Amino acid sequence: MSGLIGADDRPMREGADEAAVFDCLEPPKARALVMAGVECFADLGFDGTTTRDIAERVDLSPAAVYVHFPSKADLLFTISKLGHESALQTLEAAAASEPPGTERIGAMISAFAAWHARNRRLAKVVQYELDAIPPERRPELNRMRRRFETVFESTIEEGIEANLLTAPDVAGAAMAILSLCIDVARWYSPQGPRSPESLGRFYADLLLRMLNAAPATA
Amino acid sequence: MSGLIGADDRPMREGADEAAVFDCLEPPKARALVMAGVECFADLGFDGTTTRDIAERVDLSPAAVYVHFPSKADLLFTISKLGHESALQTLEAAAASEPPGTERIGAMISAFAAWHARNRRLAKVVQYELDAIPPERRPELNRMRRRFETVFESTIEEGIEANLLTAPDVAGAAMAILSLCIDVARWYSPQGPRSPESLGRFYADLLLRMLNAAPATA
DNA sequence: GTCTATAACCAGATAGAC
DNA sequence: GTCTATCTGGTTATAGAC
Repeated sequence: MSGLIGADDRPMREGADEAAVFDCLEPPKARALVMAGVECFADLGFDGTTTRDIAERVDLSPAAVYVHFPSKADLLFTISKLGHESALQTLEAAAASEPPGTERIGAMISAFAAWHARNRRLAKVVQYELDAIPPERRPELNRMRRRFETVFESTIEEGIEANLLTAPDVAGAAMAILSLCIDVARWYSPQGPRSPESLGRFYADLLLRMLNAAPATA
Repeated sequence: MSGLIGADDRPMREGADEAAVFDCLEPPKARALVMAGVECFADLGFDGTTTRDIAERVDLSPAAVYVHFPSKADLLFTISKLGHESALQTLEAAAASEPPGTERIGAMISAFAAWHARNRRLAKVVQYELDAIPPERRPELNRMRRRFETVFESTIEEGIEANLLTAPDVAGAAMAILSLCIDVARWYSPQGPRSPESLGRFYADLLLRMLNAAPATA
């Protein structure tokens, strides 16, 4: 059961956006297994999920998992890597879409927070299942995670040099921004009052106050 | 192995502060099992922890766990309840220690963030293992969690009425403050540059900017 | 209250037919 | 590539001696 019941009792495909992240995956059954893995790992945790849980969701036998992935942990890595790439692309696209200063940092906060809301389950796997990644594959993810930080840091630095932002500690402020956006994956529910976009705008407004800038006018 | 190696190679008891939370527990072996449970659940997750892991840490057989707790999930509930109570007491004590307005909300942020850093492992269990709590015992915890929110909300409201704070959305601002403090449990390391108290002060400063107040002078 | 031993079950992963 | 069947080892929890 992956759907949610909408107000009109029609099941809504909540994972529709997450699906796009995995478009590049072939063959289709591997993609289906990955998408089932996202839902299971997010809802039950990596250790709470069995290969049978994943296989059942796509009407395959447990053995079929091992045709496409060498192990459960390797399936998790595939999910986590594509998830990290998607988040990073979203963040860097937002950075590139606006001129340096208030607009750029606002767009980044907004996009990064909204990504965690829109891709709630994927984000939960990305942010909370790092410990289950096979150790030899962790450096690849850690490099991408370090880029989350440096992109925020350098944009804040830029804004300070242009006299548009202030922060007592650039690395600390970047870390706090990142932290607030990441925690969205823990609590966000599509049943709540805010859409992912609305949450993104709200967080950008709040955090721009923190960075001593005038609230965004958008 | 619960110790960390200090700069001078002496093992430091990192869990010393967490121990105080469980002082009320009797008999001593039950307390020892709870403390071992905190470390295991935080480091391996509830599903990743076996009753053997817990028992081995205190040199007991797996069966000894069931003399003191009816199940592994019930041991988790005991931990989570005492953890919630400790966090709530810390928050309410901070609220009571300062006059309404900037000082009070600053003290609350500082204390709540520092609690999550100081009691890192306990906080991880409290904030990330709610799904493994037996369903019939969840309402008790949810009542306490709701109080986290209302205490922050009413304090912000107070500050706004006194013209000391501003916020576009009180519930949203309270939620963001809570969220940032909770996420400390995910990333904080005692090896990092900031002590729990220093982190608390830093977060209070950042968030008071967000609430449109002058930075705390403390 | 603690132990050893074990029941009853479930996990990840593989073998080999189709 | 997918299945059924199964291996091997680990899981929670209990039984009964001390």
